[in-house]
Amino acid sequence: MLVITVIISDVSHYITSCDPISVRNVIAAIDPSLVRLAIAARVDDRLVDLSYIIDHDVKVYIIAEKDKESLEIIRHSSAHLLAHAVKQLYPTTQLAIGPVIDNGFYYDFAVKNPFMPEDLRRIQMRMEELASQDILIERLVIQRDEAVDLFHNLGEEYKVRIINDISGNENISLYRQADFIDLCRGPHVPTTGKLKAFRLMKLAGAYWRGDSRNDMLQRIYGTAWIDLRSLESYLYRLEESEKRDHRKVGKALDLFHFQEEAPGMVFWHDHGWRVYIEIQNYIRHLLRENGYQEVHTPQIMSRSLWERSGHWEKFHKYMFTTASENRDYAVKPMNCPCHIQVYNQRLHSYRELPLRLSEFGSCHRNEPSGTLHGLMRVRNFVQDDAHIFCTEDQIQSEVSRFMDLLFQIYNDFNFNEVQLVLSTRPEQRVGSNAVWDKAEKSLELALNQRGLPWQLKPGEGAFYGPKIEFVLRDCLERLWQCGTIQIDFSMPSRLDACYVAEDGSKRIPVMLHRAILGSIERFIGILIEQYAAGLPVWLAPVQVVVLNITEQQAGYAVKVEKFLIQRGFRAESDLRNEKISFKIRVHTLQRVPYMLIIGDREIKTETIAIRSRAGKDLGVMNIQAFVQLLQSDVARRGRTG
RNA sequence: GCCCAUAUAGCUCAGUCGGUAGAGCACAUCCUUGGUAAGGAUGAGGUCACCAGUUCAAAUCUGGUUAUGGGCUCCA
Repeated sequence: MLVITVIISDVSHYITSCDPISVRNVIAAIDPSLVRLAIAARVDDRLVDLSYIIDHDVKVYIIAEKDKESLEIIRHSSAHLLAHAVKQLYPTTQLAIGPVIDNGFYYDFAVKNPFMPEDLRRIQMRMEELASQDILIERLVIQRDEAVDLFHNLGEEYKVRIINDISGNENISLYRQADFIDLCRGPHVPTTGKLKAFRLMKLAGAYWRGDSRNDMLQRIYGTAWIDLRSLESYLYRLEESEKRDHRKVGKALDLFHFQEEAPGMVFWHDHGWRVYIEIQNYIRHLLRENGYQEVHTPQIMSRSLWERSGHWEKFHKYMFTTASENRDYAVKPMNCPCHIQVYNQRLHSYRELPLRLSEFGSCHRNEPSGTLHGLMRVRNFVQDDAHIFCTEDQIQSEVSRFMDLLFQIYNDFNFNEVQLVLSTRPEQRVGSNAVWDKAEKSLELALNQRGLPWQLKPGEGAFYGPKIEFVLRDCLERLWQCGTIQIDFSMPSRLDACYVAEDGSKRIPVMLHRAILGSIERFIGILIEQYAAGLPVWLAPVQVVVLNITEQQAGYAVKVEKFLIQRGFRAESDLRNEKISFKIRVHTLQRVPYMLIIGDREIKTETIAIRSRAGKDLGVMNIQAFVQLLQSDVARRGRTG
């Protein structure tokens, strides 16, 4: 006699059965009308299909459509439905893989003729047809050799390769819906009718197993949801985030542009450059306060230096080069070799360490054309870059100091969610194990001192040393790796950096590469999207615009504008012969934080009327009071509350 | 770099079957002096990304190049 505890929506039911019994029948025994709401079940911490046969006493959690776990199953089944439709429409297609991803799924196909956008519409329609047929989805378990034969006979060579890669001798599970069979661990929805809200989104090329040496497959991305409402709201969210795309905003707010003659390199316009300068100066002052020396080094250096540093061998494909008087040069892709040149200009005592050199150096990397993406991935960028020369014993305290500064800065930008990742020694590396032990330990201690959770990525460190990466989460839940601190055991010795130790011996310093914002270009891109173009007052390209109602007030408006500029604010006036509502609209769309409206009333009382870009009337005040308001905004930076 | 798509006025976009281009906004001039998200009139503005080819004729069809977009790979 089996005793089964069935949990449906947190309510327990008890079922007994003499024989093994399927999950579906267990539910039917409680209430037959519940069967059609069920998607799958969890038995012994394993997700299973409704057809799963229970043969011992267990607790069964039923997963209904409304449960969180159902979404992943629906997406996975949608991927199968996609493959089913593709096989029907294009029978010679070979299937590769079709996993679930954030918000949806994809499936990779090997096809002779790549899919066209019209194909996507056909496939979507066929999927809808197959869904409406409410086809039963069955799980089959067969032996490994049988499975290999089956897929071989079906011409599915990628599936054969996948089976051969599944370790162990376990049997192989397959799923069948009508004439379509796919290799899959499952579980799946019981019938295709459960798939009610999916949309094919885009086509892409993708390499088999993600390796660029392998075949290029055709990938179809789709999104799938529990119901049409969730699908619609997802599509709406996508539209909304497209609106804050920094490339669109950059054009609309006249911040920067790109053009064909300089791919991946930014032309900053006045308003964009104001933001850039503001951020740079903010960082510059903080670095100085924190014991960094700012330097500035050449843009171009002889190839021989890059050969000595090791960059030439590893990265010359991605370096811009030039020549003069029979010498080859390279445009710098990073600042560190230059900083070692500055360091090496004299002999250093251990007493001077740690020595911190910072630079807003313009770096060029000839990134592959396909990787360029607005401000987010460029060929010419400036980092808030610095290198710390120190002893091994100083690593931990330097990393801690760095993190203090980093969190202060992130908070000023209102990025309060930061993920920390420690990447440790890769297989190919320089330096002794003892040195790596010590370095990794220092980073770990510094992380633990913070008391924040962090993630370990073994083997992901650079060849020259371990590193910590700081990943920001923006308001659209996207992750951006910005900050980093990397320990380098290699370059100081390659480029002959040394210091005199307490005992008079010459030693090689450790170098820490570190950045907090990363590329300033990219960081501005992130900020634009985070704030949906409405940058906080301290960063806004125009903080205040003064608007006159009629030309009678033009003189007073200009006086107010000048007054604000003299006090260091970015103010403009708009004296155009337009109605006040027109000007308000224009500057609201330009996301100017404050609009000062000047009419005869204001002149008479020597005040200004203030409206925010959010459309709020902030009332009438005198200009000194407004200056105080601005000052407190600027001082608060991005911090809220 | 690889796969697919796209490229028309400063911007956003129409342009059917191949017959040398259109709208809205922006811009200029004039009228209007209006109190919190678009007042009106007139005007100027384009070698249809670039280079070839097919054709009596190409924005439109074909090939190539470049850039951009979505992915993949990469990211010192």
